[in-house]
Amino acid sequence: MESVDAKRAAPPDDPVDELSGASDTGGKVPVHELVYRRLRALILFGDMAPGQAVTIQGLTSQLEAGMTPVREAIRRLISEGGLTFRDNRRVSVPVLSVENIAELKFLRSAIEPELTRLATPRLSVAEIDALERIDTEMDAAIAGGDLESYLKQNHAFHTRIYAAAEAPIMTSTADRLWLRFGPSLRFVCARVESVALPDNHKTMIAAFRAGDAETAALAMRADVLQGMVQIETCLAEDLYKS
Amino acid sequence: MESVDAKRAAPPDDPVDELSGASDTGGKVPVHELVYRRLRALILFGDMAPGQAVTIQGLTSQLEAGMTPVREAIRRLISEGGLTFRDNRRVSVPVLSVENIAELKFLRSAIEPELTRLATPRLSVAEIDALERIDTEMDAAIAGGDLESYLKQNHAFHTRIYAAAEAPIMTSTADRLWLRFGPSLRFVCARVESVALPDNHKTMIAAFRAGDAETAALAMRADVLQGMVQIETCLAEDLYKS
DNA sequence: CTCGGCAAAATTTGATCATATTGTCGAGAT
DNA sequence: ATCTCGACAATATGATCAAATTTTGCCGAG
Repeated sequence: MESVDAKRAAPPDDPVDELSGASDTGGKVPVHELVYRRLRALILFGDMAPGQAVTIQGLTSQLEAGMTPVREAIRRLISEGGLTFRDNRRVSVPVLSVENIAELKFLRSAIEPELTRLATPRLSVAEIDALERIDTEMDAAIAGGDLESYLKQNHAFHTRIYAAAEAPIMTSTADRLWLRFGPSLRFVCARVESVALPDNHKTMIAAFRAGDAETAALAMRADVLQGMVQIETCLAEDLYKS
Repeated sequence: MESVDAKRAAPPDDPVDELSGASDTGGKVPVHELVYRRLRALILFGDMAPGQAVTIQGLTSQLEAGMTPVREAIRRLISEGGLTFRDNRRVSVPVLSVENIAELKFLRSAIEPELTRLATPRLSVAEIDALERIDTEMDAAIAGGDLESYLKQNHAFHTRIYAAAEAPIMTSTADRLWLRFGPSLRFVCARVESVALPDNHKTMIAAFRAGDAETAALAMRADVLQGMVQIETCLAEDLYKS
């Protein structure tokens, strides 16, 4: 089966699986948690465009949930930077500015390599194999032009590494940052045809196998910077155009 | 309108929202925002002990607010790490572990010096004067044994620097980290008589005046590490005791 | 007769919804 | 261009239901 992740019962974040699965799950998880995960995935994988308005009532009908759970999920996402609470008391998907990207670049290149460094000695062989499978699927998605799959596999690749680091505060901090540039990713990748990314992933996997934390961390740093620069140039072009 | 403050007739003790809502106390702020600020201050300044249970209905009566606003505020604080959502669906103030402190040390010493570096060229003379006044009041609070005031002045000192950096993502990230060790601070300071000397603060102020971003950043890094080490040793003693 | 444990009632707490109230945006008239 | 009115969206309350914890009461063993 592809659900290689059998250990984790219900830690705070496992949005990908919950999204693909039906809206109905076991009775133990509260609705506001499910709404949160689904909405989070919607933002993270570019299903909502930057600047798009988000209304409570729209989500209650779209996700078929009550008003209170939707409200709580929205507050949570706002607090994580995935949504913006404007002065009108209305909510929308935030738009990245150039200054924001500079901040994200600094924070991500500080945190994510460190998470990779911590993860290296903790990654089991099975986990590394799983990472390699994810990377392979990612290549297939790129070759096939399946943007949705590409984004999700890329996210899964990073997320699983960070989960292995066993550093909850740093991981949740990194997750928050991903939420910020998520909405722009689809947008960016739509116009950048040649994605030259996977080299870093392959380097990482080899370094994991060799137990070389430093090389893995450097590759992660390169991967992060590569992605952010790509968003940066795309956004600069857009500013120039308009 | 007049219906807004109908509930807050004469609560004798309410210093919290006065502090956080220094400039904006207009009628435009929603209740869930006010509840959030007050609850946040309660956590940040050690009014709630680590491990203490937090109930929705308790807060509705204590803060005299409805159920929905309290609920939203709690979700927000959970998402920021200031509260923990347990498997029982109950909420409590989290307890710091040694591993958590290591993470906080890494993150804070990466982010807060950078914020200081960014802030240095943006700090006006008036702002620096305000910082010096805060530092003076902090000294007075230490001398007078006023722990509450000390914690708030120290927080204000850092917060005002970070606000000047004009880096919203990094600032909100740093704020999140403060929420994590806030509950432990009062606890720590209660037993450590000799509080970390504000040498670093004085160094920072001088560096701000000289426009020396690098020195200011280094002093901030020293200040951060000093604080975290203090919490660390205190927590280690507690582990040893039990 | 007392002590300890087990189980059922009672209480507390959380989750969700339906609804009333309030505020905001926009169309059309002055 | 400004003002008023109506539709729409968010805020906030209280009620209701469900889950979990605590209390209570019972029974048997020592």
